[in-house]
Amino acid sequence: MVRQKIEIKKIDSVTARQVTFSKRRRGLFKKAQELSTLCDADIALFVFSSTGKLYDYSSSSMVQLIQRHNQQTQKSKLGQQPSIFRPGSNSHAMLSKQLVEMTIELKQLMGEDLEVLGMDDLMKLEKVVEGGLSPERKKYFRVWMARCDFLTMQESELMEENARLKQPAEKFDFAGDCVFQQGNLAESITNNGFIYCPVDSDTSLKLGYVCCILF
Amino acid sequence: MVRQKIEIKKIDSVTARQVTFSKRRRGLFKKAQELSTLCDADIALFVFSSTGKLYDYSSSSMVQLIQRHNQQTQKSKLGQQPSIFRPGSNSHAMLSKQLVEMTIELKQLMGEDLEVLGMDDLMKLEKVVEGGLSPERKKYFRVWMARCDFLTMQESELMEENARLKQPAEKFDFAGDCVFQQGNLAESITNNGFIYCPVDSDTSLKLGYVCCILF
DNA sequence: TTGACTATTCTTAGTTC
DNA sequence: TGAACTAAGAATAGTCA
Repeated sequence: MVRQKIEIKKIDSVTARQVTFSKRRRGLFKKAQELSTLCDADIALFVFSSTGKLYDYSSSSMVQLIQRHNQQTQKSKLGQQPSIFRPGSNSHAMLSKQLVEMTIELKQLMGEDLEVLGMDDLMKLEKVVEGGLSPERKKYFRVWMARCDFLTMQESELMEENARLKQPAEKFDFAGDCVFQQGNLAESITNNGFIYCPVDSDTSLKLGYVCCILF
Repeated sequence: MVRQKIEIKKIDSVTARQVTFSKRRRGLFKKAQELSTLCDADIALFVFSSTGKLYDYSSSSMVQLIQRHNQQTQKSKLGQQPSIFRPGSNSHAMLSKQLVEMTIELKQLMGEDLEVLGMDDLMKLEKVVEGGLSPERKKYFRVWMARCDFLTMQESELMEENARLKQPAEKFDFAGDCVFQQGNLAESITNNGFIYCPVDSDTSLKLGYVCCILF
């Protein structure tokens, strides 16, 4: 049959659609590669077929390209004021909720930068702020940090006061005891002060030390 | 001049490269759109020119497509055990560091899901866990939640104890006082109990209420 | 930079195996 | 599915405006 000009609309026949997808997808990826090579451009391309399968191409690191894309497009979001941090609530649920909210905001603010830099302490975080961030981002970051300070300072002040009030501290042997029952928390504690959380039938995860509850 | 077959390598002439970039870029975006329409595929494409300018296309929400891509490619990271949470340190810096670390881990775990779901409390977070997550993700999430519980419970217990020890609470008029000096924290407080943080010469941001320090 | 204008090359719809 | 074929479109290198 003679080839016809086709209309650009969803192909009805499932098989014809799959064949066309396969052919045109290859064509698209080839064109992307050629453009990248010819013009020294960085390109990221991902395609999900109607069945959900992923095909992707990137001229350099996909992760980096996505970050770069996020940074160039999220500027518009930064004009917003961060939501109000609400101290003074001491319920488990409220504190968890605040942590989740701040997590989301930090994520929105920094994109994926933290992950990439292998950030392992606050000093490095502050370097990021002084370094590559735009003025708006710095301003927003400063606000976020202030609120973060507020949360952590509140906690540390409480702990200091507590420690003061309860001195002198007593030492207990918690080995084998069940320390917490709430939530998903650790049910067992070893005699050298470690807390373990059972994950499944044959593994436990070390959660931390008991020193915090010995004040 | 007669058209020649071209070799796929970087075009030397800057002007020729720019012209080709412009032409082929359009061709590529058109092909991407056509493939998306014809075959009902979701496509995200972004191109950075050699001068750094971004051109992008996505058949549906770019954010969602990037998330979907992240989810399909980050599975391999989830086998790792989360790093140990270290309670018992009460310095400002240590607490900030822990919050940052947990933020990073939550981000790695959930991808961008939280943002998309408009998550606004812990109940919804738990629904996510019960819902679409794979078994590995659920396991990892459970560990993360346990550690999160540990941090928040530690805080809430301290606060409860504190409140008990200091009862009955006194009420003060903090208006105009400087409450905290450390970090980036709020320097001014209004007479209706709000704390403000100066951001620059002409704006302040409301950080929260003073109720937390009235215990 | 941005449009046109070809002559060519490239892509692919329709088909067969 | 996938590969091969082929003629009809589509894209585009080179050029000029």
